[in-house]
Order: sequence, then C-alpha cells, then structure tokens
Amino acid sequence: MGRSPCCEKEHTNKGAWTKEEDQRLINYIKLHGEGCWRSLPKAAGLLRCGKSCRLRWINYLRPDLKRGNFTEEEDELIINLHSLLGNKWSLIASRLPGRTDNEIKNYWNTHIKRKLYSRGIDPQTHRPLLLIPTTDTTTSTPPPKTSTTSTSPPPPTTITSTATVAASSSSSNSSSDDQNIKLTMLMGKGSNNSSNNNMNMMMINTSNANAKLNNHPHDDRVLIESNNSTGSATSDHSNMSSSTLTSSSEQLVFSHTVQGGLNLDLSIGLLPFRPTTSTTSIKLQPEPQIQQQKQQIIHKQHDHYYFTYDHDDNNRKLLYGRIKNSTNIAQSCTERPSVLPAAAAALSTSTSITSSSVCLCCRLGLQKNQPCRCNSMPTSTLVTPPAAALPTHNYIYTYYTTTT
DNA sequence: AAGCATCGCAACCGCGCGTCA
DNA sequence: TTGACGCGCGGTTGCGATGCT
Repeated sequence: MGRSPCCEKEHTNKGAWTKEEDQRLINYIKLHGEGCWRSLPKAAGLLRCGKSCRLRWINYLRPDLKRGNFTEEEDELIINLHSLLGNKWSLIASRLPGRTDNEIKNYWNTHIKRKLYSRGIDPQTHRPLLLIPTTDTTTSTPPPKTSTTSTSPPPPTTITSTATVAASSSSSNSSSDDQNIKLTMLMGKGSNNSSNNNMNMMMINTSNANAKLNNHPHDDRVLIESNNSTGSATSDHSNMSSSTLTSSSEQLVFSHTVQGGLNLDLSIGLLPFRPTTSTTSIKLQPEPQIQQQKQQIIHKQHDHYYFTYDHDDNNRKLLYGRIKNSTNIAQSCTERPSVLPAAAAALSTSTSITSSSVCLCCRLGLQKNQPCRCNSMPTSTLVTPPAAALPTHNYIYTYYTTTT
C-alpha cells in the first residue's frame, strides 16, 4: 500500500522560504518546541509541508547553528569521520557542533571531494586513486602516495588535540538499551605526509554479542565487538586542546592530530583501566578517571583484554578494554612503540595471564590465523621487538591479551 | 555588456526504520 | 502480526551567484 503524502501538495508553497515564513516557524517552535512536524504547518499558519518545515528549521533556522566557512580542522575531521562512517552525514554532523548533515554533505560534495581528488585519494574508499603494487610490506621507508599495501609509518605529527565526544543518539534506536553500547572499532594508521592520504582512527565496538572480528562494510578494516558495555578509557591529554560535543550514554574518547594528518581515536564502553605496579599480582580495580597514563595494562581473570597504543612522537597513549569470550589471535608485531615491551613484559610475567596477544596495526585488523599486513605472523607469545624496530611515527597499535 | 558555463547551497523527494494501534 | 503513520536520512534537483569568454 502506498504511503499517504505528508501534506497536501496543492496547498503548499515550495521553493525558497520568505523571511515571514521563517519568522512564523521560529516563533512557533519557540513557543511549542520541535516535533509534530506534520501538524506544525497548519498550527503555525504556514503553507508548507511538515518535512519542509523540519528541514528549514534543522538546516537553517536552528539557533545553535554555526555559520561560516569550515575550518581546516573541521575539514580533516570530516574526512576522517567519512572514512570511518561513510556517507552517514547525520553521524558525522553529530560530531561537529553547529554543523548540519545537509551542510556537511554539501560541503563534502563541493569541496572535500575535490580536495581528496587533488591529493590522489578516492573520496569514497579513502584510498589512493592509483594503485602501485608493493612487495615489501615491512619496509620502514614511507611509501609513495599511491601505495595502499605498505605498512610504512607516516611521519610524526606535531599538533595533537583531543575532544571528548558522544556518539549520536538522534535516532530512535539508541533508546532501546542505553546499557547496550554498540560501537565500532576500526584501525588506521597516520598519514604519510601532509597530504593525509591515510587515516589514523579507531572506534571500539561493544555490544552484547560475543566479541568477534568482522570486516567493516565500508572498508576492509576490522570491526571488533565486545559484550562489555561498561568501562572507561584513558588517553594522554597533555598539550591537547579539548572540546565537548553533544552527550549521550555513549561516550567516546576522541583525539586527532590536526597537522600533517589527523589522528582520530574513538574508544567507547571500555573496561576500567588499571595501571599495574606488580607483574605477579593483578586485581581488578575501580574505574580510574580519564587522565594521563602510559604503559598501562588491564588484567582480570577469565576475560580477554586488549590495550591499544596510539603512538606518535609527541603523544603516547594507551586505550584499553575487555572482550569477553573472544577468540583472540596471537600475534607479534615487528613495529611496536617503545612503551609496549614493558607492558608486554608485565603481561607475560603475570601469573593470571596467558601469553596470547594480537596486533592490529597496519590499518587492518586481523581475522583468526590471518597474518598482519606488516607480515607479522601469529605467535603464542608477546615478542619484544628490537629497539631498531621501534617506530617513530604516528601509529595505532592494538594488542589483545587473554587471561585464563 | 551579454551570454554561457560552472559552482555552491538550500530545498525537495523517495525510501527506510521505528512506533503504535 | 500487520499496516498506517511519523520521522529522519541520503541522494538529487533547482536556482541564484559567480566567473569566463
């Protein structure tokens, strides 16, 4: 059966809104608030369809809208969020205060697409337009812009900022279960240069489903889900600028570099993190506050833990969480931040933790028994890399540990 | 100055999803 | 369980502004 029209088209105005219509709409919403768009036009004395009123309000008349040009930071944020979320303009807009989905969508189509093309990047896939196959995926030399397979690190960035943001709760499905936090974890490494042709970002997905590794529909990076909906995350906030976006039950810790390549971390619903002072006695501790922490490990028996290390020369931070019932992959990585061996050592010497881990570097996560792009092969123990192998670039590492 | 092309953005349209009776 | 309804999202269109010849 066909849907009834949202309004009687023959009795509605179309096209540009007049100032009088705008004022009528503003006055009505000031008095009665948003909502009931279908009945609003008649009540407000407008010869417009409800959808048109809603659009006009949301995209143009809302008082909290930020008008004016997009900043370079907003540009990079949009690019990174798009690489993460695809054409989910409303989700992207929820992370840019004062910007609307329509505005971002238009801006994407008119400016950013062109910008990415000029960088040689496909705006849909966020991959280089020209693909030059590479055979040596472990080289430490930065790859050409057109390479997609090299794991070479990007140069360090010099400016890092962090913002605490919230996942969008605009849609009705977010109300079903605030405790059931469902997010997505994606890994990416930093850009190779100022052209920023790779993303450095992560979302962590926690839900009531068993932890698993999935391919992300928008990209080939790995999606990780966990059944743990509680927790926290920390990051190094030193020398960072912060901003707070709209809030909901889903809180993200979100950081990005704004120069030479955006570094975006999103961690949600993570397990309380505890630094360890002993490598032999590990107990679950109360949730810590988000604060500066380095070389920290979480432990708990019968659960699977991971910690993520976001590394660049100026900022090092560990993120962490718990994955229950997960099938983790033992994996060593030849490229590892210097802080990691200490953490790994603490893990491996712990009496309650078996030596199982996984590296999710190189932009892609790993399926079971699948080698990392950096050619690291699964192993049953954490391996401390030689100092020479330690990276000096902006990078994200994620390691999983399995407790017994 | 006129005509044409291109750009940028506001607005429209159709569809999908969630809710409710 | 099903269908109507309301809302919101993403893609597309229309048109004024601007630039070029």
